[in-house]
Amino acid sequence: MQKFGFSIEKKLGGGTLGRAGVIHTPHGDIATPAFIVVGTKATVKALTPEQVKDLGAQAVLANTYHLYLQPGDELVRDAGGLGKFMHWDGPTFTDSGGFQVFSLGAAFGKGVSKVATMATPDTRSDLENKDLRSDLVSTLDTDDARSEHARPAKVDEDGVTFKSHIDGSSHRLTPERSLQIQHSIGADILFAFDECTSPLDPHAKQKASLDRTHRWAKRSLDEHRKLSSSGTRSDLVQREQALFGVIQGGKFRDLREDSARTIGGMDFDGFGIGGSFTKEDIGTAVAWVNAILPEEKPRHLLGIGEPVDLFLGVENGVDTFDCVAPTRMGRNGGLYTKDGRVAITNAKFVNDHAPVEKDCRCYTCKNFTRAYLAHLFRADEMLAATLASIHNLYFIVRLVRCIRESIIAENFSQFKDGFLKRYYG
RNA sequence: GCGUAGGUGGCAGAGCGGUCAAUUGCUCGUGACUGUAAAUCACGCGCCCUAUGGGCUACGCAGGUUCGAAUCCUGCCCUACGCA
Repeated sequence: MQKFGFSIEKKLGGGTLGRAGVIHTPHGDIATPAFIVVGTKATVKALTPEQVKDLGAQAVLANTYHLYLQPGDELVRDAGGLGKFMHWDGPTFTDSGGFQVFSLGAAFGKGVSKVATMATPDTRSDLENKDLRSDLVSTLDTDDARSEHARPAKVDEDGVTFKSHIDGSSHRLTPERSLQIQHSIGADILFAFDECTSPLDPHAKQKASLDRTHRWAKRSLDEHRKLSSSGTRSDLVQREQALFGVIQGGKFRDLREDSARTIGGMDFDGFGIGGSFTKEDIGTAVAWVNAILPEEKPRHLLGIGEPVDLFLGVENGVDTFDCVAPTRMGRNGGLYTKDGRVAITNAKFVNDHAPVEKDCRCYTCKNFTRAYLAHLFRADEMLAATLASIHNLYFIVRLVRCIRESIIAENFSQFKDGFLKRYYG
């Protein structure tokens, strides 16, 4: 069986960090840059694995926290591992659960996403942002009983104590536990357990969090080695699992570079670049990090995937992406087109009998119209989510594949400029 | 024809003298969504304006009582159910 590896096929050049390559995994190769489809709970929502494969996806990323809570990592292990359990024979990733420390912790109930929009002075949204910021900071700093009651996650040096969002029961996740669970789940590529900070956190707070994430990275790596060499249950679970370390540091250059040096200096098989970003600094933050990370190992940009971000990521040295946007947007009626995203539920599509995109080769566009999709969404039919997810994933997966091809064909810049000009008008 | 219960904004359905341009749900309109607490959430939904305010028209129709009526009274029209 093929072991994990990475080879660079062609560099983008021109002073950039971009490259096209191939990640080798026990379950097949991933031609990079690539968009990894998100299947949090061992399913890409609304799609069968055949549909996922047919739309061109190369790999699926599932989530440690979610599978641990439901149905339980041991059950997945006993089912033969993630791939067999969900009937996906291609490469698989598992995120460590670190993101849930953020989304169920500091960000809980705050409406803070991992990508913050830069506040514009003198607007109402800025006022709201400031309120949000002070609220968030005070919640994080005081740890009073009220906020404790509101938040289902609490971080300490050793790990995180969670309250399950499903039934309220208490659970504990540490770097060791995360790796144990990930080994049970049995994906090809695992991630070290990290803490994703809020984009609104100040430098000092992010620094403290980052230092802890670095200590967690070391512990994740140690546990991974231990589990990989133990040999138990090798009959059930594939053992050539790769572990990616996760870089944090928010929007601060010194922290990002410190993180890249620290994590990059450890013996990981590859790297994940974690949030938080503002919309404006995704490209720069990624460039700071990738300028330092060892070139010969793959880099995954965690949770990022709007079209412009994909171009920025690639030219700054990212090999793989994952993002819930295509599937979540799709389920909510947002469809990608070369002319920008459209809301298919808008009144103007009710009687529009053209496909979502007339030249799109996806299953949805080949067989259905905007009017039909608008109807399915308005009628609350399940097929709406399926057809929209197929189109959006096809669009994004193909976009990244086209970016890859443009690197190889040496026309990346033209492709990028042409695409972005049309997409963002 | 008699009896009973009703007629409220696109629909259903609250309100039963002032705090009602009218609770709520749905529909409808728009927006948000970036390692999925998400098939979720937010906002809007009579008309007009020199809009964190003001004006106009509104609760079947027409009158009336009252400082004030969707809310009370009278007549008319209509609906549902029961009895003829």
